[in-house]
Amino acid sequence: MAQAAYGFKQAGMPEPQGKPDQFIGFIYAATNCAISIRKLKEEIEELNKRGEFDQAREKIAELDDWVRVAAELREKSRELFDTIVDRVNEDPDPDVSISAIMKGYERGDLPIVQLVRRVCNYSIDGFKQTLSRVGIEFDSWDWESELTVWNGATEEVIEKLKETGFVEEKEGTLVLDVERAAQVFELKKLFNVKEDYEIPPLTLRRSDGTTLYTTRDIAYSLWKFSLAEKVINVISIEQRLPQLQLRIALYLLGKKNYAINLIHYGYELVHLPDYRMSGRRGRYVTFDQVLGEAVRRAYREVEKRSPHLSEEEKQRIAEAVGIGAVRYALVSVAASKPLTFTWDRVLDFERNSGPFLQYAYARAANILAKAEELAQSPDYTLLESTHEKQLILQLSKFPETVAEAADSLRPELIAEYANDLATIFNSFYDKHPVLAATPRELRDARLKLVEAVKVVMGNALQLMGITPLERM
RNA sequence: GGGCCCGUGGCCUAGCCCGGAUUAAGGCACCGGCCUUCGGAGCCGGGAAUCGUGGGUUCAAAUCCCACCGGGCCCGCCA
Repeated sequence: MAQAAYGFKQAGMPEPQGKPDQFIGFIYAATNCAISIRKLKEEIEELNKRGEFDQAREKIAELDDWVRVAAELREKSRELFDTIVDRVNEDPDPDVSISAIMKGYERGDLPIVQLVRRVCNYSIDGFKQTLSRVGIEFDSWDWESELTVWNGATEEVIEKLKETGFVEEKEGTLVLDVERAAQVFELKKLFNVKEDYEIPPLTLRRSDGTTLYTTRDIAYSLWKFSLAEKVINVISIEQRLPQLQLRIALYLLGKKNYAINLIHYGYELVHLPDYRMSGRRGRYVTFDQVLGEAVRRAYREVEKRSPHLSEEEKQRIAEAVGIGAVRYALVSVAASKPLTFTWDRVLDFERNSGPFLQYAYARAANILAKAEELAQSPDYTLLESTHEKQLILQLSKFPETVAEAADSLRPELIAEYANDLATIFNSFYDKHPVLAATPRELRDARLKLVEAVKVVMGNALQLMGITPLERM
């Protein structure tokens, strides 16, 4: 964040053009690029002077890559990119400037706080825009700095950790000897770590006096546990080690139950087929792009299948279908699996997809809408066919499926369940007429069955954040 | 160098933790059927898999153990 704030300042604190988070993302990448190129050039010069040509060659390869990145970024916004590069190169030492921002922010220097907050808010506003489009909102937002730094909580954590005797001073930094702590308290088996794995140390404080993310996270976690008995951190799997170090730190602070009840729900990242996504390089597909493309494709389908609907209605349905497709694609694979992104895979509208489920729901809804009279005298003993029995059985499994999904933190189980339900319902739909069924008692029993499907499917969809549609 | 995760038909995914009722299950793609009945984003059927490789444990291994190969990630005074 400090680097983005630095770049924003160097760029002259411009008003964002376009979506604010993407604007900041661009500034961040451009700044990073400018700094990296400058550093690499200096390093190469130094290596050449010292005659270490092999190492210089490696750096040159890195430099080449960054030069390509620069060209890509410049393509996107030439003026802004050039300004950032020029200003970064005029700066005697960008690292010092960035460090000054971090220091000032932790101290609470008003102009710096205002700068950083402004940049943060641009990003957050953009995230909120995107997330609200897919129906995600948060109950509360915190400024971590308020809860951990400015109120002294992080400093208190550092002091208490010092008292444990596992903190050492090294070249002006404070370092927690996680390995020794784990050995002394026999924590490796508690946290499922192999005995012979040496846990790397954790730097708590930089030599310039500022704290690191994981250190603040210790204080932040203590705060979270003041509100809850179980904390599930949904963070990338890359942060496995820091999360382990965090738990050990909590243990050292005498909070054994916190350490145990802190769960790291690690998710894998989404990859692109050709190259690595990298925020620092500005190489990524944004979620907004994915949603936009999904909704466009959905619109084409809606127009093809339901041309009679009003324009407004078509738009509304396309939005729900496109977003449903994306949400299903993401929720239906285990989070711990890396996902290689291709449009075809994510925007599949056939079986085993969000729209497939929405379609089954719409079919059930349609039958119910066409039933002029409600089911008054159902005789359930008449539901004798295989399809009907399978459907009843599948419906009965819903509660236990939801419970298991929740207990084991596996939302993909709901997706699998809903897909099975839709498949069975479609077979039933194909073989057994509902409204035209005779006698009346059978018609009513089937109508009740369809109603149950609609209710359960609707609930399953909503659990996955997919909008059920009466028509599509 | 050390550690963690993954490797299932052409492609994607489930099953693996807690070995047996699986003839290894779905989807995409491919091939062939189904438009007289509630919307075909559907239904019915078909071909296609040495479950990365090699050992081991077991009456029994996709599942447990070991080694190796291939891919990803982590080991920062980044977050």
